Amino acid sequence: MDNSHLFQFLASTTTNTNNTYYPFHVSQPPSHHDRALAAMKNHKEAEKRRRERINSHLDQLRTLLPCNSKTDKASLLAKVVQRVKELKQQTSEITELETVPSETDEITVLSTDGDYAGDGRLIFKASLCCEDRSDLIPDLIEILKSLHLKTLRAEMATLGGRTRNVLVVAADKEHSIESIHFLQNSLKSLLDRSNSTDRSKRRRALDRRLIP
Amino acid sequence: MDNSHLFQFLASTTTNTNNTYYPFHVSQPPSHHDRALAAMKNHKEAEKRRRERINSHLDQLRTLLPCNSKTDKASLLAKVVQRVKELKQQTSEITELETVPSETDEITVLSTDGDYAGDGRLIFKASLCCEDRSDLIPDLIEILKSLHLKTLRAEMATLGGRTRNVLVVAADKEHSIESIHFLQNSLKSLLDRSNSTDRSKRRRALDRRLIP
DNA sequence: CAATACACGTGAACC
DNA sequence: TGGTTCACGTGTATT
Repeated sequence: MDNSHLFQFLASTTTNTNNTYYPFHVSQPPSHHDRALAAMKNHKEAEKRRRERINSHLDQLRTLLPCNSKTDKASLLAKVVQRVKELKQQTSEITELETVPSETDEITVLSTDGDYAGDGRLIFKASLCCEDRSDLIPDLIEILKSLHLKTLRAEMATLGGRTRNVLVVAADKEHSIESIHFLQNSLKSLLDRSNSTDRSKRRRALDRRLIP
Repeated sequence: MDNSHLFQFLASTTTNTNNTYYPFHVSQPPSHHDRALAAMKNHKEAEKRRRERINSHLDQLRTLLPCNSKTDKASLLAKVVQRVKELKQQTSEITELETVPSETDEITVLSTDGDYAGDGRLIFKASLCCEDRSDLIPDLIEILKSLHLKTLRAEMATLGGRTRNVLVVAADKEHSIESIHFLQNSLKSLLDRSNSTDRSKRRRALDRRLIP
């Protein structure tokens, strides 16, 4: 088969940057027109790629959030903003508990607004700051167990022989109010017990090391 | 100046739905042209509002994420996707800790992939399951302090005299690998210490109550 | 038909 | 100058 005609055609459509080595009737120097056209094509395609890049990320977000694939961009982004805010606050709440013990004895039982567990339980935060003793934690656990409180999270720190324990606990919604009061009273008696007993025996190497 | 010709022309191009109440030379009923023009204007403005809505959400995301106001849309959305994934995993990891103690002694130190703290620290999870004793927690704290590990989260549960402690700790990125090994060894020795000492003395009312 | 949402190509601005 | 990003107006489909 003879492809010479096709050859000629292809050669004539090429834009040549250096036509020294080619007969003029084969290579056409790039006209302003051609260059503008090529630039336009590039521009067009680049813009398309950019759009696709953005949309692919939006699609990823669609899979990450509780929403179907047919929610419009604006609503999707609104959900994203909301979700990021939520997650940020959630993690900061969890990691930013203040556990550095103070010099004064303290008891706080705070009911957090909102049902974070999502399953009919009320969650609140209890903080106890007092002199450290080795039986404090087990006593605390005993109190929580007797009040049927589930410990979702516990954080503790000791410094200079003093300790602070921050607990995030969940109570059945029906008994949440009474549980809070019971817990407050129990912690109070726990604190009294700590102060009435001899502490020097319970001081340990760790605590002494931590004294500045 | 006489505009009668122009008037005539305009009037002739209008399609009038109801010109009974208006002298034809004063009020111009909406022409196809006019209506199309108004539609175009509406369309144009609506599209502009849509763009502004989307961009305002993007700006909100810019303030929420660690990035300046001059990052382009695609990169911004990429960061958002990454951040949402991180936060999702982080919260699920934190809330889904398994703390029910088992009958066999266990030590696990898992390095989570990724820097969840976002500030050059590596976070990993340590779990210790063994017989309960009152000094266990203080000993644990001592170990963490000596290894310069910051406890982001601690969870514990006792059942039938046995206890499980799950810790989420952060280490400086430079020493994270060594810290993991040191922590494993320290926990191992802690477990040996527990088993070699007399436990009956440490058993307490709480534990006995919990035995089925 | 009007309202809405999207993709597209283009002009402008910025390295 | 070319590569990249943005805003804009428009064509088109879905409701």
